[in-house]
Amino acid sequence: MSSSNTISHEIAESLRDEILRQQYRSGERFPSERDLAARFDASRGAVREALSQLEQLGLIRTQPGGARVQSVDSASLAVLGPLMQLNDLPNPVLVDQFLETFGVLAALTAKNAINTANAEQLIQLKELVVQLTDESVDLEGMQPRWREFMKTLSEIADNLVVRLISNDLKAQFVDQMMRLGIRPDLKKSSIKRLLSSLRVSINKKDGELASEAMLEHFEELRAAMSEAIGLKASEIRKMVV
Amino acid sequence: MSSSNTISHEIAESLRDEILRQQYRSGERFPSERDLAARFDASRGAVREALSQLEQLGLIRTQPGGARVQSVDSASLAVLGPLMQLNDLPNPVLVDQFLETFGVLAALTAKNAINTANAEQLIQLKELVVQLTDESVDLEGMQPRWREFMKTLSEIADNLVVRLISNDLKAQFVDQMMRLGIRPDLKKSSIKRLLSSLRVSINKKDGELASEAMLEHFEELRAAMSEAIGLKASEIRKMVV
DNA sequence: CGGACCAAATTGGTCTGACCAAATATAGGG
DNA sequence: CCCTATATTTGGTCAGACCAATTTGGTCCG
Repeated sequence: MSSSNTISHEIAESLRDEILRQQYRSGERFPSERDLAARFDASRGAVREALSQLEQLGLIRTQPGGARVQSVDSASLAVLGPLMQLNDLPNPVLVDQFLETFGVLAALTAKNAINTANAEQLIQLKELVVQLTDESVDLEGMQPRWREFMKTLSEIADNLVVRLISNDLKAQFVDQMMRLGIRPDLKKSSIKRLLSSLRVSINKKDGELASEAMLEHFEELRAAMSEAIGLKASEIRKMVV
Repeated sequence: MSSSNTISHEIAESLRDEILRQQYRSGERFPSERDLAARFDASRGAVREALSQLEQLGLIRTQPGGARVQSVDSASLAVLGPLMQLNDLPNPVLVDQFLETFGVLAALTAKNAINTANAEQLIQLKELVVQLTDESVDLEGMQPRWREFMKTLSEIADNLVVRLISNDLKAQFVDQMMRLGIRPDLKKSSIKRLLSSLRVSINKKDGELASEAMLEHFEELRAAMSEAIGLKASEIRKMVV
């Protein structure tokens, strides 16, 4: 389950989750390195390495005299992944915000990619869209193709800022949803419409059209995802009862 | 000039910049901790703390046997600030991408803020826009008010994802531009138009309108900024000659 | 000559114990 | 009750040591 198998990473992970769970008030003093070393039965060096990671995440600020906890929403974007994996079910509000934000970035990427693509790249995109149209593959199996398509768009658009943002959100999100068995029920007609729009926009080299199609798609995805999470939540509630 | 005054931070900063300057090929072996300790005349512990920060930034990956450099565009968003401050003049392409990306996020924020704001918040926004309309203050002095306005929008929109993204870009950008004396020459009429649109959108509670105005504004800002950087570049070139 | 295999050197991961300087807490005096 | 001087806590750093995993280099065999 854990990321790296080193002690310092385990400590960092553990403390990170505690902070994200709001177990410390913002501004509160963080336990001393010596105390943490005792608690985790580790050396101070290992603890210090963990703390320097937390500091890089913007979760704590250290000073001679004591470290202090920072408010979560002044942290680095890199905490978003862990934040969504805190509980057995991701926070629906957060998921919705994620999709909304990711949607506008995806739309921007699509627009720029299609507007700046050369002839060869347009052919490549067209090919990828054709593969996405293949009806004999189920939603799960389609994921790698979608990722490939988005990756190609991103490479053509060549916007480092968007790419860096995406890195911090990366596969974590989709993977987690898959793992939890949360599958948004997108209507086939909806997907067809998106693919059709993409096809047209590529043919016409009309980035604006692709952007709008992408935005619309993410709107539908948000609704579907919200429903899917609600469904999963009620499932879990039943199991408990 | 440096951030923190601790040795480990200085080492991290130094190595970070070297990687961002592409002084190591991606995938290349990174110098050993013992070598780095000797080079910086520091203890291995200090070096290890620095390396764990670089790892958190996604710039290196460490393993028993040796650390390896990762490609910059697979790093964390937090490298963007340092990336723009590498040279005496920021990379214009990067600045443009930054503004483009930030623009769509700002537009999204404005849309959601105005659409979800309650009566009291609308009044507050209206008040802030009025303050921005004050003609007796120069562009420089207006900055804090703009920041206040954007911050309020962000709080009303209440999208943690966007906020986290903004954290990693934060004041760094504007501050650096100010420090370098790069001042985009936005026409007064352009700003007036933006403020007027914002006023109307607040009155009508029409988020979409605000979003479009914001997008348009950032388009103009991109053009102006590009020009300003070009101007500064030629200035510097003259000084050298 | 090339590939598989083994031993030695290198490297990261961790620990212990120690010292300094800055910040904090505490006790004392006004 | 407030302010100051002192003692304690805390982060920052260093040195030296050990282990386990990886690399490296050389050797042997086909």
